[in-house]
Amino acid sequence: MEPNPSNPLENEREPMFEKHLTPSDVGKLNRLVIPKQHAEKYFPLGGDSGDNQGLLLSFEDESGKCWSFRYSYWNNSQSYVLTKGWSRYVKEKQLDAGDIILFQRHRTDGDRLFIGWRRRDAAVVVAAAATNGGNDAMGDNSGGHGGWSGRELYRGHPYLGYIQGLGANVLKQADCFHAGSIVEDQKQATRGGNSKRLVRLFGMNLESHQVEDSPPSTPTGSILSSQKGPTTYHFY
Amino acid sequence: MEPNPSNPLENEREPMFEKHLTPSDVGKLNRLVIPKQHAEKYFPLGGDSGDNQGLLLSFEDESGKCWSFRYSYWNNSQSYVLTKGWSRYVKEKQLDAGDIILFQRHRTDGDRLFIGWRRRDAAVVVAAAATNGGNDAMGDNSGGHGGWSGRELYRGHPYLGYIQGLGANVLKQADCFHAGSIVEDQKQATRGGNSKRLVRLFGMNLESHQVEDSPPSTPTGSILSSQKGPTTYHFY
DNA sequence: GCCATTACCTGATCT
DNA sequence: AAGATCAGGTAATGG
Repeated sequence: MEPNPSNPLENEREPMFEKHLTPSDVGKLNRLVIPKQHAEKYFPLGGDSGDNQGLLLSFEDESGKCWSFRYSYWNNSQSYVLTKGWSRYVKEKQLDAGDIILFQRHRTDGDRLFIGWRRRDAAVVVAAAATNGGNDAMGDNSGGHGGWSGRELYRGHPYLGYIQGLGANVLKQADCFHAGSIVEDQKQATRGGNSKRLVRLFGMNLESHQVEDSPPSTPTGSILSSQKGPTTYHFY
Repeated sequence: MEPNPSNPLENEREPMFEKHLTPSDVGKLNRLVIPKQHAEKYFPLGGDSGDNQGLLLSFEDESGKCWSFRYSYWNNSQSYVLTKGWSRYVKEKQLDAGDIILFQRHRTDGDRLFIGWRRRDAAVVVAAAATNGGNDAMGDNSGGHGGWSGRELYRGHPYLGYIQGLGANVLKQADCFHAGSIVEDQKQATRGGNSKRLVRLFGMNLESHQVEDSPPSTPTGSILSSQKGPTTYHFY
């Protein structure tokens, strides 16, 4: 969801940082390296936990689901990492290298943490979708949907690889913060009137939830508020 | 330095073992496999260290510099290895497959360890140099010096690859135990009188420090004393 | 044994 | 240019 004064939930969160996921972050190493500057600013370990075994950090995702990760410092590489639990998150969210992981916290209750993500190419896709009032404006030059059996087909695609062959999810979402129940019931006045549109893009029928661009809710701005246009869409 | 009764430093060391380095020993595996017989004889791990994390072994090199290596047992391969620190040593000494690594220890203080090395072809090179009283006896059929930018040019050379493009060292030494400050101030009576010579070898001007062959200083001999002729030269 | 997790380790890159 | 960082590894361990 966009920063929106009418949505109290939005104002309660402030961004901490985001990271472009590396192949290692989503690969078999089962760990996310947290850049030191951010780790030491937001998740201090030294005198905080007392012990050197790290600690458990819990984050809420876009659906309210809670994710706990072991957070620790690796002496040898001098780096901060999320380990246990991280690979499950990567798998559920279908994260790939280049996707972006977002960390937020509650504005007043700093112990309440949020985790989110968006696709590496969300901006490009949404930009196309944003100029697209109806169906089939892009044509159907990507081939049929049914024949795509795996996401690997679209690895390295300059726009988006958004098909997965596994599990119940058929589409990878482009941006988690705009999915889930929190925004489902919102009704907003938009330029186009209805806040939902069907967009046909690269041969896919996509439902877009268009929300007005709003100014940042805080003077300092936020990661989310800086993603005005591109993040106004989510796909099911 | 040669084994020399006048040099008390020599008498303080005894050889433990040596190993011809394999490609893996000097490659990207960043480890040196220590033959089990020698490992268990000289670096016992079992009841010695108590833990199974291996231990840190520190060795002095030919210049007195201390090198610490992690030493441990790999259950998978059932082998003893030096790991952490080893690749730095290989790099600094410019070791290649076929070169020989030497381990010594203090005769009375067995905890004091020494590490050294010699080139696989040291004997060949030095033999050539030893028959070479002056300059240019070998001609200059190797091409000019200035054009050699890296040792890779001489990888696989049957005699010696002794150029490196980095840092202050221009030549790979042929035998570490004969370099360093310890021998610098020694003045010895030699056949030729002056202990230093300029030798031109493969188009290189080399300064040789000629030292008299001396009998081994101990009845058991030593690694060093067994390398009488070929190892009497060192190059800067 | 396989897989997930933890704990090392290192080179390339950046500062 | 020396040090810090971190992406990408390996090895040990536990389940």
